[in-house]
Amino acid sequence: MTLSWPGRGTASSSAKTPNAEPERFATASGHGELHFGDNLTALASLGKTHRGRASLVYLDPPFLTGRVHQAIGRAKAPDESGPRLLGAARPRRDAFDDRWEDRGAYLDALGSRIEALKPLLADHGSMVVHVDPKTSHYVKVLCDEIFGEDCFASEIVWRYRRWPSKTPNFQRVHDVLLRYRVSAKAPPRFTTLFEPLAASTLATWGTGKQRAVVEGKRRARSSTTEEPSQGVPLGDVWDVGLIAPVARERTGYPSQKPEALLERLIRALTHEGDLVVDPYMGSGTTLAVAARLGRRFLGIDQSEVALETTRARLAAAGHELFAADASERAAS
Amino acid sequence: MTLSWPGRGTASSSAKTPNAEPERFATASGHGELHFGDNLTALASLGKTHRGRASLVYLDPPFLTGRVHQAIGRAKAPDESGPRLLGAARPRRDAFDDRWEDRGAYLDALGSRIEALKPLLADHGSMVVHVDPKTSHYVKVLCDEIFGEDCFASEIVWRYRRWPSKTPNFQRVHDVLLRYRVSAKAPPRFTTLFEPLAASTLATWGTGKQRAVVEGKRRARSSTTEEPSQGVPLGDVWDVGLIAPVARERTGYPSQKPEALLERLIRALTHEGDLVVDPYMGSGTTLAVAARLGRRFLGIDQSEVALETTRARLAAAGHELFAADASERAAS
DNA sequence: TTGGGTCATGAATCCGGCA
DNA sequence: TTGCCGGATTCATGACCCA
Repeated sequence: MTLSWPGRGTASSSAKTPNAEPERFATASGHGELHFGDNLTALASLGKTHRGRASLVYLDPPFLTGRVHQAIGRAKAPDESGPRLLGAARPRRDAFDDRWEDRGAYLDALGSRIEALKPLLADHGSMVVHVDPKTSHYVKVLCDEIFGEDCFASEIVWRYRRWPSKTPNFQRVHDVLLRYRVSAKAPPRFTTLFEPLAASTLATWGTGKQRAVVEGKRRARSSTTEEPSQGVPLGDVWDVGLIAPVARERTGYPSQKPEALLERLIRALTHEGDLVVDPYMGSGTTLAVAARLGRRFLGIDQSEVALETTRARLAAAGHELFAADASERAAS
Repeated sequence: MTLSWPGRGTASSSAKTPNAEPERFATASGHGELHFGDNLTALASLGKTHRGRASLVYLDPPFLTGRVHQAIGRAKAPDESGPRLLGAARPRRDAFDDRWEDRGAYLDALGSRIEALKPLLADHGSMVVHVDPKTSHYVKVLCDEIFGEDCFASEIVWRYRRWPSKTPNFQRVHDVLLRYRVSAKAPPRFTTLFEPLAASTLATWGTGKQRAVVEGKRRARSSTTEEPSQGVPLGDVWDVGLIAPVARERTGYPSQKPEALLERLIRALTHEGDLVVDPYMGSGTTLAVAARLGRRFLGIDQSEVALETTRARLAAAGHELFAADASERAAS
């Protein structure tokens, strides 16, 4: 089953930004890389050098909003020098451009990136695309074509709370993450995570593990055991807060995702030492979490603001640039 | 943008079941009707008699599971006579057949029903399709074609809790409800419902409404007002429990949905006296809730088990059959 | 002139981490 | 602890433009 749109597949990809040598950072797990440039160009060459090496590809592409999104400078400089800037006084810079001719052009661009990402994944690996509920459906149909529907693993719903607005509709308070496996046959890499038990369960059963008691052929009743329950296996609806406006984690980069969200994905879908790839790096949340959890990382972005933000973030976490040529680029 | 599949639009609809006179029930809001037969056939004639009359169409079609679903008899007869039946001893009857040649055939069938439903809706009305996260994406693309993307209103996520299973994946714990408006211009019928404030908000702000204080050109701070907050406007992720295995509400009909879920939809999207239509009636949950809330209703199903279940449910709620011909049918 | 569409701006008012 | 601060919001409003 395919999606059709006028001009499908005819879009020419134009790499508008230079593609330099990657910058390499020393981390607990070895090293991670930052690539500057159009991700499609970068992926074309990574397809040769990194085939089958990644356990997780996470991508957070633009959501087809039709706008240019801006990064907002921090209220105070990192070294606490200078005045505290508030409101409109905080400097703004264009971070990424999310304007498209139409949805067809958007899907063409995204689809070709996803196709280029697939070869990077190991047999046990998975890809997670982060989208909103307006685009998710089209992206799912596109990915079903690329990976095969058998490889669709989960629609994860990220539920958050935010300020209310007056609208004659149910407020939108969720994003969607689509997960695909590369292979429907290879045993997947998956570590079950647990959530606290529901309040009603705690009241009825306490914290002991429940066990069904079988009499004859049917389940007679349940009972609790002494063994403490680890909680409920994590479901596909995640309650994770947005990054608070004053949170230390906030970089000012638009569309920044909470570290807690990425931590769940990386813990569940990769082991220590595995490679995590993010072709829409942005503020570098995926990389920062991967580094903290001892995973290797590879990030790509064509926005200079994104590179600067990520470099600063990794440096602040103690990961040092170690390639000479990259150090020079960063210093320039 | 369109979905293409081999043989799209060539499927011939064959009404396999007779289409009798509707059965009419007296309710608080006037009356409601039950139609027995293929819903496509029924909708073809309703399109002439009921054009523009419905405020809400809710449909809970089969989810493309590839199986025949069975109704399970209750453990005890309604009059409490006879033995209490347990486990495999409870009688089973086929309720509906969810086997399809392929997804194309499924979408063809569903799409033609949705097209036939649209004319029943008033300008302020909306349609809600209940699907699962495997089919939702295809159904959304289909509905975008039928209603236009501008009319897409919400992807509602119904989140429930259930017995955990051991699978190397995030447990599926949600269904998806897609809401469309008939007209992007007509003022929609919508009553905002409220949820309790988040625990953190209550702790910080109490139950008073917050208000931003603007000094000069920028927002200086927030403060609480005397006016009590009604809570947060209901979002698009709903935590509603599954029907417990022992709940009074449970009829034994497969795929039965909780009344609490329908109550939210009906309260938000209709007024008293409005007409609610459900072309995949099943156990009659939509009708039961509509009747309880003083809305008129119209249900269609081709399964005799569904009709029996719904009749019994409406009768138990005190709504009486009043059409002579229908009474005869029901008695036979 | 008037009527319609498009675009920038302001208002409404939870949420959560930090000082 | 108490108070702060602004956000991948969303709608109403008003300015502006063109036929």
